[in-house]
Amino acid sequence: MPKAFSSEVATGSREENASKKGSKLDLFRFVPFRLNRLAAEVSSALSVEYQERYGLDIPEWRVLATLGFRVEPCSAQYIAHCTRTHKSTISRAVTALMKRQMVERVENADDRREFALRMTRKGKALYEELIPRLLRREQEILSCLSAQERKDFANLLGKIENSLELVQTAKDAGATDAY
Amino acid sequence: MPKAFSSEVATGSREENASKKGSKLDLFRFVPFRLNRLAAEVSSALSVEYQERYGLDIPEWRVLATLGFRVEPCSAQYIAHCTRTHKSTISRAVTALMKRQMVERVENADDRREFALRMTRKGKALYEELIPRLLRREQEILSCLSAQERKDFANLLGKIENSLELVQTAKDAGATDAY
DNA sequence: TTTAGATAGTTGCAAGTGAGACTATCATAG
DNA sequence: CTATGATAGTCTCACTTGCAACTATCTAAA
Repeated sequence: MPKAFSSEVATGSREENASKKGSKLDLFRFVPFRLNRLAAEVSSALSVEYQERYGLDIPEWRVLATLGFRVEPCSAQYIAHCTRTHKSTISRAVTALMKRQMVERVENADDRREFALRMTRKGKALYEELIPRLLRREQEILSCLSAQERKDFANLLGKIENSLELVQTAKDAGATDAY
Repeated sequence: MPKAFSSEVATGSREENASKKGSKLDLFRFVPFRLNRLAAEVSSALSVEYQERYGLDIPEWRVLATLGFRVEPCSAQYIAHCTRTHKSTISRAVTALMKRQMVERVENADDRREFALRMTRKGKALYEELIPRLLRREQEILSCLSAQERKDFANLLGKIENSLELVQTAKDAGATDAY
């Protein structure tokens, strides 16, 4: 290995935290960066399941997850809103899932602009097969935490989500296009 | 508003959690989804600062953040590794930053494949101006948590990061291309 | 009824990004 | 010295996705 500057990583050069003028920022202690990195890593860990195994991408998986959890069928817009995914992304995901006959849609007589989406038998089968795998993965990822710590983590996430108004309420539902 | 199925969101239809066959998955309790959503939201909140105000995108900001925190100059590869960003992305960010004269690079006599990157005076000025804004934003986002809760949250994040080996050690540094 | 504005969903376009090929350079073994 | 393999950085390609325009439909008000 060449005697270069790339040898010491992350741990190196951390002493001089407060510089002469202005404050420095340690990327590794910066929560936004950490969240991004962690989310990317967790996603990639899960994608092994739904992507490689079942050929689903994230938006498609979100559509199935929403349809699978709800009892009533729902619209694409609904899925877009409550998963906070852009409606065009959801639209493409639904199209793909319909092509694969995982999802079907029926016209809504009351409002012919929107469609009721629901999983087909085939889609339900895939869903039933996929869910336990994903839950297992989630548990694996969280296995480094104790039961209490997992609870705490979920609570803390919830507080931040609430403060950022990430959690949809019934009132917000069909509110606006630009959520 | 049309009397459609899109009225009740997130709170609705949550009763039937355990279905007849197989378990359901509540997307809103599923940590991977929550992390993704939260990270996206936090990123977008911060992008107001570095993007709209200073015309930086995330990779460019990561380059500056890494260069600004370290005392020694470092290589593009180093930044790619410890920020877990693809080397081609970092390469493009460095190119853009050099065009704007925020960053300069000097050849490394010991290894002429790599370059030492460091911020210019102009880059440092931008960095000094940006950091306090970002730290303020981070505090705003975390302001819904008490001091103790912030600590706990950081600790829990750390545990998960460690278990996923997200935190680079000196040993991993120049290890492989496919991190 | 007519008109203006809002909404559901689709699509074209452009920007960003990862994968992987490619060049140049370095290290090591023979 | 030479050959092989690894590494730093760049570049092309393909894919994804957000944005915004567009169509069709609905609501509400004049």
